[in-house]
Amino acid sequence: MTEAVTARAPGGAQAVRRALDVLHCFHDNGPDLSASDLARRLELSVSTAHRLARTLLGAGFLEQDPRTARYRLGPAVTELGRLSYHQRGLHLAAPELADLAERTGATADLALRSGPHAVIVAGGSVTPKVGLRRPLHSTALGKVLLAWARPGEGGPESLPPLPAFTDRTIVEPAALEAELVRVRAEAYALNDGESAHGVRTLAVPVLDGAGYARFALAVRATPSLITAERTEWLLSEARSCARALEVLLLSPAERRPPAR
Amino acid sequence: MTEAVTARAPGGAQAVRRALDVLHCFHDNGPDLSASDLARRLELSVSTAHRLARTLLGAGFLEQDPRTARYRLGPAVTELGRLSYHQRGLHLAAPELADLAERTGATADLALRSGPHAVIVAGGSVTPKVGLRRPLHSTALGKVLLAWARPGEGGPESLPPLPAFTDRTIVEPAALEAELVRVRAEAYALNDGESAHGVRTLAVPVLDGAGYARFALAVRATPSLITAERTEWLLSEARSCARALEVLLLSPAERRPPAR
DNA sequence: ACATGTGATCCCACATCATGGGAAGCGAGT
DNA sequence: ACTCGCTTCCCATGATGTGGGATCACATGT
Repeated sequence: MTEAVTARAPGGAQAVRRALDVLHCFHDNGPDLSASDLARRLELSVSTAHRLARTLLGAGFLEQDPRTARYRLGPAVTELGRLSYHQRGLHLAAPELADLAERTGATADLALRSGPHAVIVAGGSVTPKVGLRRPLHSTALGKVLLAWARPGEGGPESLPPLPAFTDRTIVEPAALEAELVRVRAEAYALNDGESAHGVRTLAVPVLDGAGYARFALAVRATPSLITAERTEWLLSEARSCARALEVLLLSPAERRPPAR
Repeated sequence: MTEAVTARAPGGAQAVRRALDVLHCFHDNGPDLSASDLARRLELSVSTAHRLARTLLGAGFLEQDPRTARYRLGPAVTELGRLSYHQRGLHLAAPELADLAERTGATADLALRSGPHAVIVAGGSVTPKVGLRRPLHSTALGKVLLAWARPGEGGPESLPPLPAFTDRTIVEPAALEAELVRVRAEAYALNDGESAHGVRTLAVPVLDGAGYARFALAVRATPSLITAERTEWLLSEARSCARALEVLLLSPAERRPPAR
């Protein structure tokens, strides 16, 4: 029944999965969510949603507005998030991304994969799109993460819906697979108005020693900035930044050998 | 039996509480944790710890090193952390803190309360102590958060242990209560070698409209930098920064009126 | 090379614990 | 005043999480 983000893993923990789904509910919505909102969104009984919320509240993963009794993400999430952010060394990436953004005049985004989404975890521009979730099939970041996905993460076949955002969005699984072949061959992904009109994005992978993408690095701007003539130069800049990020973000044991 | 961070709230969800305790396990330890480590730390059976870890893994809240099969915090934590970080507006605080650190020559830390700990969520120095958990009774940040605690958060009586870190650490609950009275009266907290020798810290609150501390702002340095003569000036600088943070971090409805 | 120990992973019967319906209490909007 | 929606608590039911144990894999020491 619970058909939320976490679909698999039947053997184990129902309550835990539902509680984590509750946390994932706070992505889309700006305003705080009430217990009834959660129940509706996850197709749970109000009792259950309320009990889960209270448990998360007691552990600090949610906090409650004293006036409205609505919930939002709590201090424990901020705490653990900061911790994992620094454990991944992502604070080291910000200067590199800012540098790349300045050199290219575009917006630089660094994303990692979280289940069926690409999540922008660091950005090199004034517009903080950080924290944003993007679909994998309609973004350059997502195509890169799919093209060099680790076996356990699930390839394109693990993405049932493939919704269309513009008339250019790739909807057919076969077409996506063909596109990924092209991405792997040319070692970059292009998104030309597939998630929104008037936005063109180039993305390259940050690879580990096993040849899988740990992160995706994107350069995003209007089509007038990312022309055919400038593509090669933009790619070389992005790849140089990606190489620098490999050194910054990956431990020596995880890195690939310098020459290739 | 499960006597971890989350102690209360018996009515509701055992499995969920345990799963969240698993996440909290990743605070203290640098290296990754195995399923058995988790079982020992939380006094669970290996079966249960393993099952909880697998569930968290499936939801992206943990990730597993393919070689060692050990766990670490996963992309979903990074993702939600980034989200809540920006929802709280904490990225706006960094420039202010850097400014304060530069003016005073000290380290500036911004912390919020997470259960029985003060958690540094933003810092204004090169040394990133961000993500660090500090006890409430032996730090200036913690005393501030305790002195202006919201009723639901639990005052000093909710802190059972009070361990001593140096010979100056306040251990007696009565002495802590007296110290908090002083903190409230003088509107700042001082930590003079109570958590570690050779470190002196001043902290002031970032108050909301209801008069409770949403954050604590600390200026931390060696005793030679925080002398009696410089204290007043340092406090005025810190309070000015705290006032600025009130505007940056709190929505107009949460803020207190400008004049007081 | 063999022995030994630690840990990961899976299975299964038991009963504990989560579940959802229901009802009381509250506040706001019509 | 009435009603609607929401939060919160209670409770009987049985689905679901629990932990012991068995198995397999790996690494370490002799």
